[in-house]
Amino acid sequence: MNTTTPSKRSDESQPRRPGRPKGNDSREQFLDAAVLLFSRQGVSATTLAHIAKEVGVTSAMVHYHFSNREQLLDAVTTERILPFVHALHAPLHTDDMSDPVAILRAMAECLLEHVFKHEWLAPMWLSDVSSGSGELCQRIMPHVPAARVHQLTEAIAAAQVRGEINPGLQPHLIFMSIVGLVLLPFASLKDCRELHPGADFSNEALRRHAMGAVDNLLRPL
Amino acid sequence: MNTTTPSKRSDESQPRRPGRPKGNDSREQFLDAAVLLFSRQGVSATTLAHIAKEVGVTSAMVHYHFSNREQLLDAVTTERILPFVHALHAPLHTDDMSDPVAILRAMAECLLEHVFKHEWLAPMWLSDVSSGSGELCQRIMPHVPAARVHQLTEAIAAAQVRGEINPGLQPHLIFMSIVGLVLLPFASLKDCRELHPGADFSNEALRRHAMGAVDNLLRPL
Amino acid sequence: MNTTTPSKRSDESQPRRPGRPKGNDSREQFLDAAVLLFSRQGVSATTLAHIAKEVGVTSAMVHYHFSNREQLLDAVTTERILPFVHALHAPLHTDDMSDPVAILRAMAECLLEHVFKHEWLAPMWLSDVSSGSGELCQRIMPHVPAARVHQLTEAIAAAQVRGEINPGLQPHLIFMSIVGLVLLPFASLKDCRELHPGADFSNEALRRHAMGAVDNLLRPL
Amino acid sequence: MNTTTPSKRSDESQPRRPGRPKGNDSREQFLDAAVLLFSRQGVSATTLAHIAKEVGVTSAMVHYHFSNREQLLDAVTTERILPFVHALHAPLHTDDMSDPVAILRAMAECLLEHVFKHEWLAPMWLSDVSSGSGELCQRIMPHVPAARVHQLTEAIAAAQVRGEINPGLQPHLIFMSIVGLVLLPFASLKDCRELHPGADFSNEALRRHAMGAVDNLLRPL
DNA sequence: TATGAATGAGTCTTCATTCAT
DNA sequence: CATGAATGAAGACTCATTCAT
Repeated sequence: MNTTTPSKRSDESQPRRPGRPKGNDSREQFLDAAVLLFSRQGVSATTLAHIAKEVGVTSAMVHYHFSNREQLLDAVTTERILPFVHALHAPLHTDDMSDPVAILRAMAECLLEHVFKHEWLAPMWLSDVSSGSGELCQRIMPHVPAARVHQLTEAIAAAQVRGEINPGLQPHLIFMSIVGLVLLPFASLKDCRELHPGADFSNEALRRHAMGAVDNLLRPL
Repeated sequence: MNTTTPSKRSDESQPRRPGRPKGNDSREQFLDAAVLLFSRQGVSATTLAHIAKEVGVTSAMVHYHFSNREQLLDAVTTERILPFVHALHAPLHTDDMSDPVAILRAMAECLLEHVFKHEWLAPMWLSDVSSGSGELCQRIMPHVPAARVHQLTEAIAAAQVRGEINPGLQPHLIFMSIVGLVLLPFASLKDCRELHPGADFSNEALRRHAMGAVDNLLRPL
Repeated sequence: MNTTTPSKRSDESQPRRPGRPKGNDSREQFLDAAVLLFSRQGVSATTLAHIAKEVGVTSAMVHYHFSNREQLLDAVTTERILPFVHALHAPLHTDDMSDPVAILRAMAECLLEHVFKHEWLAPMWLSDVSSGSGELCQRIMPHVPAARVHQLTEAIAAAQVRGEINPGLQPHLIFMSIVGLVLLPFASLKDCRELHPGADFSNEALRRHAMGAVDNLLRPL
Repeated sequence: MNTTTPSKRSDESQPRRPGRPKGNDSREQFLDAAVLLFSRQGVSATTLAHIAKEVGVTSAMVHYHFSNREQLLDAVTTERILPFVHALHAPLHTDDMSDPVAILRAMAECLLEHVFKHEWLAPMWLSDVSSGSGELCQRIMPHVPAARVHQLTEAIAAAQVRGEINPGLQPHLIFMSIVGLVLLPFASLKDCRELHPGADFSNEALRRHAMGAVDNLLRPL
């Protein structure tokens, strides 16, 4: 598991192969800076020089480490986004799809968990998936387990027939709606805070809201 | 009114008059091209040359009409997005906020209506609002009637107390969640179609899904 | 005949299509500067900025006129070198190859004529053809009339049998040897002058030498 | 002696001693790679990284061995090209210049010999000498024995008067013409082979052609 | 010896912008 | 209105070079 969490303290049982100790760390720094800026300015508005400056080096260094922009985006995808994508779809890798509500709840909870841990995730994800040909999106899509998603869709339809899920929803749109429902408040947090200065935007409030919304959304009549 | 065209005098009695057709029309063409490309590639990835080419003229013409990029974005905001923003918030301009569910439904329906009419709206809006300091977003925010939004938020809280709205939701997050819920399927339509090749993505299906979701979301336990 | 000679004075019978009068001229200026610098520094050592500076503009202008380096090289090839290449091979476009000596002499004379008129030709040509994968050479080769060259080679062999050409030479190498024989003194003129300060390097001397050498080279025993 | 290696002391009794093999050998490897790439791509198009990669090390190693690009070119000149230049001019170091034809033949034979042994020589030499201010050429010229060359030129003129050499040639251009005559087929071998697919480009054929051409060129009427 | 990290300058290219026509 | 020519600044990328290890 090539973890991406920044909280990487004492649990380094294996001393991380001496030989290129700094090497890996500076790579991580670039990826950190990249996702941060991507979430702040969008992918296409973020130049390599921006990333370099954030890290405190020359833009030539970015090329030294990633060869070119494309491969930097590859690395961001592989090392920062895919772990999340895989985790998000983990609940789908089960033989028992008889309880799609549970699966969708699990996915929403995973979404929340990652979004809490990585502030950059929601804005970057939403803005990229929304801008037609997202530079990252096209790298991510191939890793979405289409077959499993289809199975979930069918399980949802079946659950609707059984009266376990609101029949007014389109099975193949439910997941995206949940993503939007959960992420948009995070992605627009800055504007939200501006609009509602005193309001409670704590993680706890956001989680309660999101999970409540998901439960309610699916709940049958 | 931060007009930029040199020739735009008092004769604006009717929204668009035949008689001096070309003048205004080419302006419209640029705005059309702009929103189209913004929705396809994102705002910051769209150059003035792109827009000019789409219209079939030189990028110098874009400057002739809008003076500079900033003012083009101003024009896009004012002439394309603000009408939608105003329409969206129209249901708020009432003295009677006693039925927030009806207001939220009306807003969702307005959202849907515009998104159907203007394909570019959902991707452009979501991608811009998500990328932290959206170039358009910062022009739009001042036009959001903050006071009215607050009243709605309070009305929602009151309705929750009265048992008319699901109490698990945070009043100040509900609107954004609805926006995400409704728009994300549109904004990611391309990817959705890829993932669910045979599925029904007709306007009717999308509307039923969206309105069903909103109703369900708000419905009390 | 899209002439490339700089001597373009009174013979402009057709007023050169008004509409883009300067346009074409500045293109010519770039091509002039390009071949000049290519001959002085070699192709790969000549940057677009060098060419721009020689003309007195920004390197961005070179892109404005030629889109990119590749297309600049294409233009140099098409508009400056190919006319020469075609002229050089013109003597081959005859049905009567019975006198290859005359043809080779004609080619050598053509070589001389162009080299006199265009100082840049010999150095640029030789240095490019010599450096393995000449950037220009690969654009030129497709325009060499291979079939005609083969016919010439065979005609040379036949003439050798008839005792009209020195039999010690390899028919397929003769042309290249003549090119080397004629051009190298021009290509290395600077060094030659340094080495023989007082010597006569006038065009007349060079022509007599070159043609004498060609005649002598071919002359049978 | 502009030595650049830090470890190069007095123990240079023999040109290459086994005992400290790696040290000198890797230097040789760099020079080998350099001349190879120079002949393939031209001098100015060959980067230190190219050379390093060819050898299988980092470009930093090239600096370790040669300090900088200039000194690498110095080393290539001194250790690879000058031996050839000296050999080429060896026939001039005689008191008896009464037979310039023999001397020129000897020089041509030397040329051939080296060109056969070192494939890189002809392309590199010609392309460099042709491009006005050849980076290598300017290092080589000082080592050309000008006085001896002048004597040869005068001896040629005298031989022409005596009827031993074709009087149509310019004495001071003869040598360059011979170089062009002999080298160009080698330097453009790739293109020649393309143009004459089946032809004989064996060393033997090339030698016969070259020596035949030289003899014929000089032969009086 | 040899490498990896780092840089400043330079190359090719694009972009927003200006201006004369 | 519309274009073509022109530019300065910036973006991606390369290169020679340096230096600590």
